[in-house]
Amino acid sequence: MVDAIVEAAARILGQQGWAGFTTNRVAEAAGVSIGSYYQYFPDKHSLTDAILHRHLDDCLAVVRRATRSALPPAALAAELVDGMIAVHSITPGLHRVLLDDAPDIRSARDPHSAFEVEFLGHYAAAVAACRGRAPTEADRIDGMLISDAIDGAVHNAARRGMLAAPAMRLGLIEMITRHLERRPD
Amino acid sequence: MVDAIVEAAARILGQQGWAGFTTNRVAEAAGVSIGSYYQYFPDKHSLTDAILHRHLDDCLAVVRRATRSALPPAALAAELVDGMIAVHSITPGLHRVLLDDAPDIRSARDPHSAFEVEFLGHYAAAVAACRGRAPTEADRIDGMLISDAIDGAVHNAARRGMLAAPAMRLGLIEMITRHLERRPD
Amino acid sequence: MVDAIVEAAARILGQQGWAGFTTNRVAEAAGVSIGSYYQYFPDKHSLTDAILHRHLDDCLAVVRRATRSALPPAALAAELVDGMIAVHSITPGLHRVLLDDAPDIRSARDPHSAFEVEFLGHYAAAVAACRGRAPTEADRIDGMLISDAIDGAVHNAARRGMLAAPAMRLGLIEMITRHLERRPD
Amino acid sequence: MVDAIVEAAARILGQQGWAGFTTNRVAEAAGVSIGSYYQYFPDKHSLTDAILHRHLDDCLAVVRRATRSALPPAALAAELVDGMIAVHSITPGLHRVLLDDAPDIRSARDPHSAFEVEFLGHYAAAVAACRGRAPTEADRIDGMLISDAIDGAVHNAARRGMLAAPAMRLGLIEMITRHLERRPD
DNA sequence: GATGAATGAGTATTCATTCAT
DNA sequence: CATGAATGAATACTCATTCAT
Repeated sequence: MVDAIVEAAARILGQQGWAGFTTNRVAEAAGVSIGSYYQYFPDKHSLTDAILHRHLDDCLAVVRRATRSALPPAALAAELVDGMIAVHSITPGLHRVLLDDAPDIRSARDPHSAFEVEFLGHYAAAVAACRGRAPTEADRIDGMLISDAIDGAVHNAARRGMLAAPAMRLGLIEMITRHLERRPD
Repeated sequence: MVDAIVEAAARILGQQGWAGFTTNRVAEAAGVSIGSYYQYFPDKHSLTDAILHRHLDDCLAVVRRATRSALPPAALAAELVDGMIAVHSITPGLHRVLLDDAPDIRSARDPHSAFEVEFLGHYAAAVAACRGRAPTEADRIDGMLISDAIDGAVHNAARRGMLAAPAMRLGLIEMITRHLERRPD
Repeated sequence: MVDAIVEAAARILGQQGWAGFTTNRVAEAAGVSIGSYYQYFPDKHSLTDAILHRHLDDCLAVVRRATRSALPPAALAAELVDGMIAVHSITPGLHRVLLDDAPDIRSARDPHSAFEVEFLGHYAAAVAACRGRAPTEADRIDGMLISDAIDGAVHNAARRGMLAAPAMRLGLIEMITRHLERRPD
Repeated sequence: MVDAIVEAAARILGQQGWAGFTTNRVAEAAGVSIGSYYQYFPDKHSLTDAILHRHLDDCLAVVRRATRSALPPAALAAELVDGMIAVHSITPGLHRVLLDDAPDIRSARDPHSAFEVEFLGHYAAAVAACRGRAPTEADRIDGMLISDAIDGAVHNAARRGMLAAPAMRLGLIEMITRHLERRPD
């Protein structure tokens, strides 16, 4: 039942945005009474939290997978881009709504949150491994930039309904690949 | 007076997010009665619209300026990145709040809106000029990707309070430059 | 089981007041499922009723005992005062909560209820016996006043945490004694 | 408007008890929209507070008046009893509901609240003056007992619809008078 | 009988919007 | 034109009660 509620909430949030996102509406969409909703979620905030964390977990899984072995630049770029496109292809409208502000969400998106630290740590590790060395400050910055570039490209593509466009995918992979190939100190 | 209201609204939205953003509070912060507010704005939506359009106009000005003369890759990249950083340095919290909130804002961020068309048109033109040719489909895609990468990097930097970090700026410029230097087709 | 529930209910009501007094919470505190609760009590009202009647029965027992033999004024006063202090010393917070909450309780506290009639009847009888005559209208009124004075003193003492204070007890006994000693017609 | 709301609230609370006492119902009874209610009262608690304090102020006025000059026992008793009967004759049902518990009210009825201190202080002073001396501990206790006895008698009389009964009034005055006449140390 | 998940009417409170002054 | 008191639909959340297992 928790799953049915989160599912319905994600659907509503993706399709109607914050405006249509009320606990009663979510419960109804999940085919559940509002009373039952509150048996499983103590308040509204915990629901947005659940949705957000589900998404962040998906994103983490992508970078974890990409870090498992030291990949050459083009392979790493493709792995990351394809992974993120896949993650955002489920209810594409949702993530854009989710990531930037919501009354509630700030804490989970805090720059020092556990997610942020692990997420960027994996990126730095992947970049360093790709460059055949231990992570440096430059790798950390580049990891962040690569993550942000993918983030921007994927969210805007979702907004334009272009998530599946091959030209976008190839161009983005190329951009990341070339940036990985540089040798900063 | 319209300006005072938009100013106050932007301040509140940037500092307190959607939660503190009520018409009464905005009117009060602008030193205007709520009655007067409704003399100038038919409803609340038109206020968020005004804030958004002010921001989009600032962004447009940046790309317009960058298109004025055909710049070499590094110069173009620096111009765009610095321009966007500057635009987002005024009330940095605001823009992240602004861009992704459906459905209030959907129309203005519609892929076929006049803004989107002109904005991406300028990007395509700048990329093509930089490559010394008339805009091709590849230039259009690359313009979009460059725009999106800058968007992602700048918004996430704003979230992290790192908008002024030189390493971020230089890395981003490098990434864009290298992508501009490629010769697709 | 009925007793366990009433016990738990009295405890919760005395400690947390009406705010924490919910059927689910009572059932849980009694170590009983809410389903079982409704096997024994048709609704919530019948539970408060049960608590109230338990208290009223305790009060009745006090006046019944005091009426058994014709006591001299000081002895009767002491018997009544000590009895009521004893009754209210069990969960002192409860009774103050209990007596004045309309309309849940109105019926049981109705001036013509069986309790009220018997209770005041005993008081009138005790006063008359103490004055060595059959009950007159004046004895009835004085019984009522004595009952009310004890009631006010005991409840306010409970509120102040002074139920056990000897000065209060002695003063109250003195007040009642002197009133019993008067000879009205 | 504040007055209209408090008036309506007192009426509802007196007639229907806590059960019918909802902000929406109060607003409606006051002929005011719920929005207007919240323009004048920040929450529900502040309304019960307002009602209670209105009552406590009335009670304080009675004892203040009785303390102005040193009265002989019978006169002081009559002044206090008649004053309290008068105060409780406005919406008689209300005060009984008000004084003992309500989720909110505990703080104002705290034994150390400013009201309690001033109220009992006046009683002690009046008793001492009546006995022609400076207040002693015995006067303090007797003041408290007299206050409590009046309280009990008046509230129970209100419950029985007997507030106007002369016999009750005379008997109570007699009881108080006799207690004032005693000479404790 | 006993259980406790499910129900939904009801409650306090907010906030965009109107309109008499 | 400007004001701000008044409005009331809408929202998050509670809790007495039911009923399938």
